[in-house]
Amino acid sequence: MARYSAEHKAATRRRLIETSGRRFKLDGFDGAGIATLVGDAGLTNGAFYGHFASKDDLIASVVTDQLTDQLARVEALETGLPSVESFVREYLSPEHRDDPGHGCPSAALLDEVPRQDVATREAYTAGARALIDAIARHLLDSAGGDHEDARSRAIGLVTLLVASLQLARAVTDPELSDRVLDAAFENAMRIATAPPRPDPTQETS
Amino acid sequence: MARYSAEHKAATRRRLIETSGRRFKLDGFDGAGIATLVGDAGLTNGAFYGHFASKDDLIASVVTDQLTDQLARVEALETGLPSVESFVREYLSPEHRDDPGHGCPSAALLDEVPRQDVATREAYTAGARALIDAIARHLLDSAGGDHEDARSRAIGLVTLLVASLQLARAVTDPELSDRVLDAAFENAMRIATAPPRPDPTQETS
DNA sequence: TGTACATCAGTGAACGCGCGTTCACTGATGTAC
DNA sequence: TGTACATCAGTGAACGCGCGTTCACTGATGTAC
Repeated sequence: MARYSAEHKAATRRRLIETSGRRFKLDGFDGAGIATLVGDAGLTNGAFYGHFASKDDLIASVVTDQLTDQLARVEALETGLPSVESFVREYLSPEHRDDPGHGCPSAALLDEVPRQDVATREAYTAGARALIDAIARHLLDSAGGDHEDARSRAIGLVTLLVASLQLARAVTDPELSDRVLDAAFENAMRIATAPPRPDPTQETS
Repeated sequence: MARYSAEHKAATRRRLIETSGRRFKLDGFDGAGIATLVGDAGLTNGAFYGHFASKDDLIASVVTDQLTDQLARVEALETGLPSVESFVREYLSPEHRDDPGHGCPSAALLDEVPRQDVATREAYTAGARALIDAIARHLLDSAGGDHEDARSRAIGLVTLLVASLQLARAVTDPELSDRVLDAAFENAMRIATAPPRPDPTQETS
């Protein structure tokens, strides 16, 4: 009954989602057109609508995929502060700053998310929540403290990293850009290691 | 020789820059078209090119104007930690979150800046640098420490605030959104008040 | 003070272009016999 | 094993539309006399 193998179409869809992720992070949701998006995947215009109902549908799928990726990267981290520290260092590296296409989707697209379809915003919400929880778990394991405090720090870490990369990418002065990355690292460590705000310190071994 | 008063044309240009600022913050640089932009200022299409060479030229002018505004707001603050604290509280208020058009340009547009003309990126760079220096001066006055440390904290505060607002606007769950604002406040205070990283505390009276 | 004129900010129709989307089609492949 | 056929992923031209930009013009106003 079926012409191609069962996986063929699904593989093309995968490819479209991945190449579109890269393209959106480089050019923005508005800046990337269908012709370019399918071209990146080695297809022509018409093929698009065999895979997605609309550009907005693709955007929602891309956001889900990108945040799933991000979550997997965080969940792969080993337990302990040094592991969090090296993740932060890698995130704030010049290599990450200079390669948005392969980098963090939030750094490249966050301020465009509020202007997207509700499906996209919900996909982003679910992804961000999972990411925050995963980071909170890491902080709880490595620094102790109570659960809500860890969650607060996790949110702080995520936002600090995201906007630092955005700022480092926006400025034209390379020296200032490097300074922003350095400052972000210092402040990330302040957030990760500062004593809990309301209660006295409380370590887990 | 001149038909209208000397200020007439300049006033129209001003108006265009201000209404466009609002529009760009709502719809993004790509999302707002010339027809809408001039319409917001009560004009029609053709009037635009009497004031700006191109849309990119307008964008650069808007970015300069928006960051100048932001700087003025920070420089108007009184000296002392309570003043910084109340600025942060206002920045992270639900009112600011829910009114991007009248709010912080970085929260609304930062990740689109790297994709703009060099003139726009340079305007943004100059504005961001001035803003960071102004905040650093406030921190130095209120918490002491050395100059580079204050600058580092200032960068951290700016980035933390910007991405927190972006995240609070992106998520569809109002509870999570509020949680993000609360966490940002806690972490902003951690950054503003944590002891200096390398040296022991060193207060100015 | 009243009239004619020159100025020029703003008008609005039109330009080519690329957008998102549609659709009649092509042609490589798995299946039936 | 070899041939005819049905399937359907992908093609590519075309659609209406809104984009940024241009341009011939209009008409309210300040100035000259």
